[in-house]
Amino acid sequence: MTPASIDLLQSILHHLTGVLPGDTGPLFALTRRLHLEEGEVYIREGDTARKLAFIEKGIMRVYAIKQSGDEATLFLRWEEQFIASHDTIIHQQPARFIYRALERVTLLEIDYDKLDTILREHPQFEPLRVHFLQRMIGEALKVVEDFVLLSPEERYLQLVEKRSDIVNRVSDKYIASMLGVTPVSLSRIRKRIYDRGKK
Amino acid sequence: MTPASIDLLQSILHHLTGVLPGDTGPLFALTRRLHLEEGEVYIREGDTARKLAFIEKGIMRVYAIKQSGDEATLFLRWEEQFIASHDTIIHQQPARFIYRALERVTLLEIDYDKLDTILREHPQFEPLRVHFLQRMIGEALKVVEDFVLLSPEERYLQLVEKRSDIVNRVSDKYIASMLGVTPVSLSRIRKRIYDRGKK
DNA sequence: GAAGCTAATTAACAAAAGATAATTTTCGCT
DNA sequence: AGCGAAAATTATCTTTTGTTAATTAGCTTC
Repeated sequence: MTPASIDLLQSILHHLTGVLPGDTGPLFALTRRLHLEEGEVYIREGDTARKLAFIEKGIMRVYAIKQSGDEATLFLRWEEQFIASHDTIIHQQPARFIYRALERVTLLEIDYDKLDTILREHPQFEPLRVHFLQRMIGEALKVVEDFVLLSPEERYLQLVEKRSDIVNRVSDKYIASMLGVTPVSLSRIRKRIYDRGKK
Repeated sequence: MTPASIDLLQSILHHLTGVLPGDTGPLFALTRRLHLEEGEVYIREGDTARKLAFIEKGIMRVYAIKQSGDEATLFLRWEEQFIASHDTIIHQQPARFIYRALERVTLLEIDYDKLDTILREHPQFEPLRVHFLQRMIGEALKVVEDFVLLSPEERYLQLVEKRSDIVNRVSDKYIASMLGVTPVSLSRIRKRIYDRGKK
């Protein structure tokens, strides 16, 4: 039985190009399904493997360890997003960040270099890559936009509004970090919002 | 005579794929060179044209007009970077931002939909698109990384260190905005750095 | 249900940033 | 050179955030 995430990717591809699900064999032949336990590390600092994964289920946390020793969460990735070390894939350098599962996670993984080969042999699949690269640019630019245009409080409110499911599944300290503030400050922001609410 | 920017793009393409400069006709046939005067707008709010441009010379500013009426500069783009409204190209919606030349600017422009057609007919050029999409992801993620990991002062210092040429060519108020602080605050940051320097 | 661990909140103070306005500097232009 | 506008700095005051530490809340496990 075809898993839902492959269905999804096939349907995106079909929508983009007209390629029928039945003809996507070469593309999905090299993917493998991977399960991570809660807390399990997927990519560690220094890794050089150029792997790309589609998140079927669960939330991943991408973080750095600062000189001071404590962690800083750069961003979270969740269902239907791709996750990959941009250091290894884009910059051809060892990963500087750690990619760890916050929950039990299911990934659909592929080796990026193999994917590259497949796409050269089968250019009809290329729009799928372009689609996801563009989506990742859009997502990253949205974060930049929010950092420039919104206050920490506004960024938090927006996140709660748009992804309350994620906020509820993740520790505040990780949310705080990706919003660019300390956990203490996020706690005060939450209090301010609450106090204002009861006026 | 072939302009330097086409040379550059051809050489990147050759490096990526082995395609010879002489065989890039279909790709560059649809490009056109465009000159903007200082202060001239390239894309305005509400525009829907899906155009993509390579900056040969000059600096572009991408900014929004807030409800309050004043402007917020999201980022700057300069030589050898691509500029495009991600709203129109990625999100298929009218541009929310304004793209304006800060200096006299020379662009190498192409219609993104036409480019798309060309790339379907000539898949051998596709790696060039992938290269630039990846580069844009890398650039955007770097900004996100800096917002999370660095203080405004550290972001400013890093910018001065890496792109003092850009800092010197652009008003501080635009630099401040893209760093996520007010011009007044940037002025204080500069003063702190200076005072520390003379100990 | 108590112990133990982590996350979240609160407190207290210092540092930084926002807002507004006044002042100085810079820069383009005639 | 000198005028005028815009940019940058400075000043003042308010708000927010960072830092550190103490306290409370929430969970897991025995």
